[in-house]
Amino acid sequence: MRVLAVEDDPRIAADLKTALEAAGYRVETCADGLDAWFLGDTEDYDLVILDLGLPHMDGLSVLKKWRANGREMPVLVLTARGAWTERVEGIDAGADDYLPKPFRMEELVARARALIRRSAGRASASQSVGDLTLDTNRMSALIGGVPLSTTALEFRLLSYLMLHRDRVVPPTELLEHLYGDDDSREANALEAVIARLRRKLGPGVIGTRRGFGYFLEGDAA
Amino acid sequence: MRVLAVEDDPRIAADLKTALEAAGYRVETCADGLDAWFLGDTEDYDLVILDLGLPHMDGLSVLKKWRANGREMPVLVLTARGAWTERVEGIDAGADDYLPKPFRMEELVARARALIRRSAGRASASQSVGDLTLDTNRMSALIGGVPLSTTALEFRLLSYLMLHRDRVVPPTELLEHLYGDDDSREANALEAVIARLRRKLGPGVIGTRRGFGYFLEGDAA
DNA sequence: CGGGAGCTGTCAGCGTTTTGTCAGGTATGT
DNA sequence: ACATACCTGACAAAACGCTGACAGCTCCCG
Repeated sequence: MRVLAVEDDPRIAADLKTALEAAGYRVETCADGLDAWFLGDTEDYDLVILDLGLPHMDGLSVLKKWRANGREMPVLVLTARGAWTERVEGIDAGADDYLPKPFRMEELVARARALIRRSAGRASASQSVGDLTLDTNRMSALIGGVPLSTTALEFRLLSYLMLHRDRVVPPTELLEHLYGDDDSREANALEAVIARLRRKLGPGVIGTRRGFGYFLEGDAA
Repeated sequence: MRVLAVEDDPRIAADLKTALEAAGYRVETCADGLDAWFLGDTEDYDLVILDLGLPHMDGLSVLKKWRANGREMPVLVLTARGAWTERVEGIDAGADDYLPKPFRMEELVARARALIRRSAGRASASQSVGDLTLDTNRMSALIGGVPLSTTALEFRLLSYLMLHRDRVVPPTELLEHLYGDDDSREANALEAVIARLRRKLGPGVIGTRRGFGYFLEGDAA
């Protein structure tokens, strides 16, 4: 999945890129209105995240031009807080959703996912590896077809492993994903979560590669 | 696209006509409640803009009569400033949007366009999940076939959950939807609404996924 | 104009669930 | 066999969400 993030504040842009990549998307960023317009017009994205205040051409104009050209990818607009007119103009210009700044990254990712899925037309949001199935929309997990109750933290851990099912994920990376970088946690916290999960899941789901990290078993053992 | 503007102040009516025609719509105006009712009942409009204070029959009554007759065109109601009850009654009577007077013409046009666009892609009026049925036109809720009286806020919450019934909706998103971004609310306000709703609905309707958000139960448990 | 009713946000406190930490234990690789 | 990496169960703190009471507000009705 390819995402274009148009945002001229370099810090926010970097955060966007990080968060969306963590969510498994391929992300390109762009800080200029004209560039954005060109990119959106010529490349195929599954989603565009569009800030309104941009150099050379403002976001709304960019969006309108895209739509006028028949470009129909979903666009999530970032609006200034409380600026309701912006939202109205946004709808009018063809935006699919908005998010007022400032926003929490998790929420942005959630919306992004929703938009992508909607546009994909009914593509189910669930993925499986071996006996394990995750539905990131319902935030529910199935193990061998049986519903499994997981806590938020556990579920996020599983999702992350699912997302990167093709490789072994190092503990440091998991820690960072689960807790942001505010780490004041002992490294052991992660092990505790894994242990609790394994008790629920049974054996043969979460594998360990000693010295490297964790992975989901059963994909292509 | 055909628009009916019902407004008894000739100056505002003229402005409406001008603005909407500039936006590319075919506009008919009408200054009388009874005439409006007749027109809306017999002609096919893509949008009606409806002032509430009208001679011979007030706007709300007109709207209710239309809806009772199964007329489902989108209606944008013009309300007096700050008259919150009017807005509630408006929604209740089947309005799709409202605009407090005085308003800027650009905003009216933007909303009008949004409504027309939305109506182009809208499905049926009533939807169900489990025991809960919502009729968005009449703003009525049924629980197990029994009518349920909900407040405007409660109903909006339910509608939003219904709209996104395929996923778990995070509290932040609900807050934003319910209150716009004027937030000076405590996060707890949402919980209060949920609690009140649950008391009315009984158990097994609104579910919580701790750490993620709320959802309507019974869809495909 | 005043009382009353309905709606809704705030607050404080509660119970539950979640989760980090600790103190050992067990496996693994060299 | 030894050190290191990882696992586990128990515990306590913290987070989270729920609830009931209350007060402010608006609107309605006399």
